[in-house]
Amino acid sequence: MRYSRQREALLALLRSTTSHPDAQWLYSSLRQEQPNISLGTVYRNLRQLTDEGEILELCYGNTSHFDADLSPHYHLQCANCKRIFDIPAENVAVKVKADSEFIVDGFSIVLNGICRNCQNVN
Amino acid sequence: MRYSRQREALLALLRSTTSHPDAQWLYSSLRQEQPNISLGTVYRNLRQLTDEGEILELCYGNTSHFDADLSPHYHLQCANCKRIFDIPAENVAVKVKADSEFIVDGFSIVLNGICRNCQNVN
DNA sequence: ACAAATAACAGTAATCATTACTGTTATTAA
DNA sequence: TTAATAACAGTAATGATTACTGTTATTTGT
Repeated sequence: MRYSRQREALLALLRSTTSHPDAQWLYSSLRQEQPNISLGTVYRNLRQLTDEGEILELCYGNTSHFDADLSPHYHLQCANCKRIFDIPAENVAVKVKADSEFIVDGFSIVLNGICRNCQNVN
Repeated sequence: MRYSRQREALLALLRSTTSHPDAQWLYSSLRQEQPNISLGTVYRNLRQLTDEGEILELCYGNTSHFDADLSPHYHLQCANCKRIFDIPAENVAVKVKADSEFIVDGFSIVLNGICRNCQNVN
């Protein structure tokens, strides 16, 4: 992967926020510094950085959001404003409920891996 | 919510499978019985049934998938074939790893609820 | 430094999932 | 049975994402 000014700016921007932005937000924000940057470039670099494991892609509400925080943590999404909040891995669920910062009414777990069938195929 | 033949067929179809289909799959499948059913009808009813809590919407890979199984369970998604498998709530993670049905290399948790800010607004 | 090879780019067109709209049909309650 | 209207089929519109094309910038070898 060659160096590019655009990817550098994108990664720096994503590392500077905890708001889990989507491609459009990143694009709009980057244009203020680099007025010619293209939306396709944002998408391409988000894909590359995700593939390289430098950032994480979160699929909430039918659009992808991105997170440069690679430390072990999970996410809380507000049912009303749809914003995504971080919680460190060690105090999931119970503590969150207890301190009433966030009224939790449900959660979902997705485990990622390779199913038995695909273990043989590859 | 009035009765409709289309919604009844949709719900029956979704209850008959464990494959977590998306709107297109459901639409194609329903057309074999009801050749005039519309894709918009499928989407509208999926939304209504989700809102009523009769089915669950799963957002994996930028398209929505649906699940009529309301019992407590989580999901495993294969990184290769992208299929989604069920696991009952009581044997998440550790047991799944142990029996090697599925090689788990990561997982994500999303907690749903209302953030502190929105607790006051509403 | 220089130049050839090519990854990455900007700009735009195309695709795909989902939603909105419009005139018609079917369910329901009086 | 009928009036009110929820739900429908069919189609157009939207929004996120990807693909394409000709140009620019990074890199590697000289």
